[in-house]
Amino acid sequence: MELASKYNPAEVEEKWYKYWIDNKMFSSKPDGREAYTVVIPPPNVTGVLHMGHVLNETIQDILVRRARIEGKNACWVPGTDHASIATEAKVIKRLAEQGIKKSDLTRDEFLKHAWAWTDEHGGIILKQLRKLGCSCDWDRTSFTMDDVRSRAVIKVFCDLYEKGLIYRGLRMVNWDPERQTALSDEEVIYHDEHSHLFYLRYYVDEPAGSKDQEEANAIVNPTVFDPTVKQQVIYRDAQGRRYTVVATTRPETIMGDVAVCINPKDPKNTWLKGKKVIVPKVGRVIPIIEDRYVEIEFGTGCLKVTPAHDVNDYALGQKYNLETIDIFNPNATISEAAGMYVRMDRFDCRKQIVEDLKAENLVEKVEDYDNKVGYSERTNVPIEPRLSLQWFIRMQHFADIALPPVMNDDIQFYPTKYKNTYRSWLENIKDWCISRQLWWGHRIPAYFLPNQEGVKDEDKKFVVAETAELALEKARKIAGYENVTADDLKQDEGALDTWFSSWLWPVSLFDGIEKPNNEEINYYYPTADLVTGPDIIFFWVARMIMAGYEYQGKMPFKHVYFTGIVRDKLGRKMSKSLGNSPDPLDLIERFGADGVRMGMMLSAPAGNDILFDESLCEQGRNFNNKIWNSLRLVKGWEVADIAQPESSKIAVEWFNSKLNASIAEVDDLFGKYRLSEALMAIYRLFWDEFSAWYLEMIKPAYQQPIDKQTYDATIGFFKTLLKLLHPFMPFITEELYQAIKSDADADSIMTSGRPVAGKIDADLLEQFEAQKNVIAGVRTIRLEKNIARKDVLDLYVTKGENNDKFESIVVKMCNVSGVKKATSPLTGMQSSFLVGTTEYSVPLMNNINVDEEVKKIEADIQHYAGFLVGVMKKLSNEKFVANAKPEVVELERKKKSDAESKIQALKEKLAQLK
RNA sequence: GGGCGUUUAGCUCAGCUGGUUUAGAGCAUCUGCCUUACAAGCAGAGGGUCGGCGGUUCGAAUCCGUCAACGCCCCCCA
Repeated sequence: MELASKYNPAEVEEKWYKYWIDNKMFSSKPDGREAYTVVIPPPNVTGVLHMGHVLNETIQDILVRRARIEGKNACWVPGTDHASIATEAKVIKRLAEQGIKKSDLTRDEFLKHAWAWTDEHGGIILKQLRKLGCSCDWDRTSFTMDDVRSRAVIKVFCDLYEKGLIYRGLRMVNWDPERQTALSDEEVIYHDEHSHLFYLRYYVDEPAGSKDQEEANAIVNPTVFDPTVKQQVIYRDAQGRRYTVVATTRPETIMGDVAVCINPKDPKNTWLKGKKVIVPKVGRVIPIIEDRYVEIEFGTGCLKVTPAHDVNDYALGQKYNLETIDIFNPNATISEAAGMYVRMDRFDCRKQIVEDLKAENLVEKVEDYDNKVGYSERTNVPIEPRLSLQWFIRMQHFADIALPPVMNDDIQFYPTKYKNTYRSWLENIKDWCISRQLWWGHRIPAYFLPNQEGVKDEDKKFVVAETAELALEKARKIAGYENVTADDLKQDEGALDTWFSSWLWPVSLFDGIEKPNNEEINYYYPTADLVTGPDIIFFWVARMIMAGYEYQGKMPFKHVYFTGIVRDKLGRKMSKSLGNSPDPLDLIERFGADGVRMGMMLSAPAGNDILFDESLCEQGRNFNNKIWNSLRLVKGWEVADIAQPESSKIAVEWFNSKLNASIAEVDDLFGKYRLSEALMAIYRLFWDEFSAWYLEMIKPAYQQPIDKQTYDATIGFFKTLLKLLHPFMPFITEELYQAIKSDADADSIMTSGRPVAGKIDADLLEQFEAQKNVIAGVRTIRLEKNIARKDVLDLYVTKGENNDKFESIVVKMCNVSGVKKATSPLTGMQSSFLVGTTEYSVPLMNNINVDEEVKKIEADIQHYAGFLVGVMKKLSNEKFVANAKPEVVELERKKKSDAESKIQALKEKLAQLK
């Protein structure tokens, strides 16, 4: 059998993926076996594969394949998310390129375009997952907006409405002026921003030259504005008019000012109590109100109150019954209500208004100021707090059912630190704004009754029902509406937040909402593991737990594995604009899917950011090549009916133990979700123990056959190694498994059974490690003395005891004539080394450099002497001897005697050399 | 402003219910090898005193305190 010396992944990967698909090896149906379920975090339907996906999906595939190989009924359900706002934005962009505006289209027309886009680009990412080797049950591919998922969403909306957990209300929400929709709190990202604090002059509404009592004890007419002054401060202009100063970051909102608020305990501003002031430029006369909310120390202690455009101001407005003047249009240009600057963009307006106020001498001062500004997660546009009529979910109920299972570890988080994050969010839960002013998504199933002209929007009557027909039935039961027709009912224009469908995912994928207790939901739910990023712990993880308990009464998953964020090797987030994100498909082409998977996993501890470097994929590729060549070696042997050499017998015995120990270790690591450590353990096992040690030990001499016993054992080991590795590297392991499997084995490695740890002979393993050092010692001498490998050396035990069991192996591995016990001191030149307390010596023909030898031995003596000092310090400490555990003291005594005998041996050697 | 996490060889990390021969791994580095599976390789070697300081203890990378740097998450100071 002629095999190339380099492994070629491309054809192998295509071949076996096709084989798996053709044989339906990823598909799952409920049966008598234990179910192992994973639902994919659905990527955006129009997204393409990036490194974050590679990390995520590789981890899932590893877990799924491991479960499958051990005989569980593994079911990994793939699917995509309609990603309401993101997809709508993409569709709008494409329409714009064609010269079409969204506003020119009807809802239905727009949705046609959106579906066309979805059909065109949808599912590309799922195709790419196949390249990665993902073993999803593709027949189950779902979409958050397909029929089953859509009906589930609507049903849940109606259900929660009936339960009183969904309400409609006028609230201050986060408004995205770009997309012109409300967002949830979670969709707002705060950025530090260098901006300015503008100190604006608000004149007191009083006759010019007024002079009041309070001026007696005040600083009057300060020339320099100084917020650190603690006394009462009264400002006067050249004409003697009094004014106060208000600090704001948003001067463009002054048209919406309806009051100025001071803290009643602020000594600086007591004189303002009960007065009215004039909004600069606008000229509106507004009251001074008092509330302890205002920070005395901030700015001048005067806060302008704009209830329509700030959450806190809104609260003040409610409390003091102030008017609300909305000066913005939905796209954040200035509205008619402002009375000036109409239709100007909010930021242009800010500049302009500052100019204009300066011209009127109404700007006292401009300070640099760093503050946080909320941006829309999707459109990256500054959010505008906006008073708006939206749909909300009462979240306290859900927080109450979702917090305990995580805190008491019914649901386990890896790493556990995210329990804190989870708890603090749930303990400070706020209602969830679920309505969006978008078309791409699930339309809100609320139907407004006719003839409500003149009724305030928030008071309009509606019915909530799963279909228009049911809505009509409901409407007709309302007094006065007995005769309404379907056409009379107007469905709410809004759509639901994408996450309102994703939170049902683990349930809706098995149709558990529409058909509770169906066979599938009962079998596959709860799912086993959820693999996702910590950035969506609130968006998704927490809410799935809520929905899971609400609709199934059970957790949606037992374990949550939080991955890190994939960064480049400099620690920067991967992004398109930085151009530091490699194309996964390109990597797969160059290193093979197995190589990329390994590269990704080599540094992917749960919860820590991972610094990705292409060289890791190279390491993965190299490992593939190593495995490949190991097979080349083994397959190249001719098997003959000859006796098993002693060295092979011991090698088999040893590797068997080693393998079992590794299996146990890997099992343990998987149990802790420490996947990269598990992979590293297997990597070392294969490369160092199996290839470098075991195969070298059993390797027959050139062109000699191998005995059957050893060969069979080796093939057995090989299979076990491949099975251990299969979850990480599915393709190459299948390829090689197919090359060595026997008729009795399973058709595919995928179902070949997970290796189970057998007996581990710890003594044997330990003894062998010592022998490795003996072999390394001889090899070092060869290297240092420049002795060719084919020259046979003599090896003597010159002090202490050697374990003769391994002699045949030592002979083979470092080409010595034997391991002989020296009966009398060796004469002539020799080089020695210590393994434990045993001294080995190799007589040398050539002259050796005595000075060098002496130096080396002296350095060794120094090392052991230093060590001995440390040990002696402990042993001579009475408190140590008295307090430490006896076995610890005993150990120190052993260290002492060992060190002493080593030093003794070295000294003798030194004397001999001299 | 609050909370959480990290800080161990050049790099990425493990070790942290305190004591197992003066700290381990992979990669990288250095030295020698084209040895008939693999130069995408083989053999060997060097390299940290565990962020700083203080404490508890017979004994600390491992526990406590404190400082520093970095990172993340929440916050209504305009």
